[in-house]
Amino acid sequence: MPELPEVEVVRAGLAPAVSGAVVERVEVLDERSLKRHAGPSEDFVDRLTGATLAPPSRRGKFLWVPIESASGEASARTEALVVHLGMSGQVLLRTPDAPRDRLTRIVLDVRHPEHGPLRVDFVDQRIFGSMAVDALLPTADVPAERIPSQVAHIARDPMDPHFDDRRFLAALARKDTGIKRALLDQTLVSGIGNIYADEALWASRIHYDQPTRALSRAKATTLLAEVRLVLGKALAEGGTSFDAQYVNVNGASGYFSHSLNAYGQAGEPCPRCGRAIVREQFMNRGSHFCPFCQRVRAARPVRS
DNA sequence: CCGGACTCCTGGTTGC
DNA sequence: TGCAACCAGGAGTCCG
Repeated sequence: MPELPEVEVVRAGLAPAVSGAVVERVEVLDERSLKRHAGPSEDFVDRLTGATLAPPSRRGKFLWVPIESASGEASARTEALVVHLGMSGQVLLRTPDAPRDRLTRIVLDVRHPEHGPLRVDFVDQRIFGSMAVDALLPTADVPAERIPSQVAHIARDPMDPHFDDRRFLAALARKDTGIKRALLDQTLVSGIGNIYADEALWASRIHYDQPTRALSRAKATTLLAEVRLVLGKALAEGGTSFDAQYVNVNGASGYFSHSLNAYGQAGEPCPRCGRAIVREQFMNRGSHFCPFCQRVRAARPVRS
């Protein structure tokens, strides 16, 4: 499942190809992939056709490409093409005549001043992902920074230079919930999905359902550091793709599922203690953990 | 504020 | 071999 590292790999791969490119043609093959677009598909096509694309940005798992409208309002980057990969989305760069993947939902024909014509294919098996054209609005905390309106409620991610550790730790301490639920809450901290949540918790020796109330400041700090390590490592290796759903912008598969310690390792020995990793159903998904290294600690009594 | 249930969705896998 | 049931889960919504 694409999480922050995979989305960042897509952003970085897309950047040189689309920055400065002009959208010549847009084809929507499946309107369900526009579920986050406010208007009809004609509106999506109209807003993109003729537009010039600017360097892409990302927050958490959301990716967007600011657009300069064809009508030439100088510096009018008031809208962006927003991309969310969902469970199985891919953005593939292709030559104009390359065969289409069967699951292609949206095609952009673009022309780059240096690289020439190029095709940007949005491929998505499960259609949990989407594309949309959305308004760019200023962020509350960083001057001159703009973000799509539909991403405004998403918290900064731990790799964001403006991520505020102290603020995050304070917000976490105010939560009354389980730690994995908090890690997956994109309004608290973004970019973390099921895989890296399990990995960071394993590295921190914390049980997924550990109450945040029972998590010391020191332990929470360790967890945040492990989240960064896990994400950074995945980033360095080019993203995880054990199920081959995720493919980077050039079509080459991501990999390095071999370096996962807990996720998908049910029955395998814990790399730390050798006991079998367990998979449990939690929040409608699998949670993988070592029952010895990661044990639930009782919540601090609220009062009596 | 919190959590659970539900929705979107389809290809690959499993089970009979 | 064939087909149906099951499984994967990010994010949003609704309800108690």
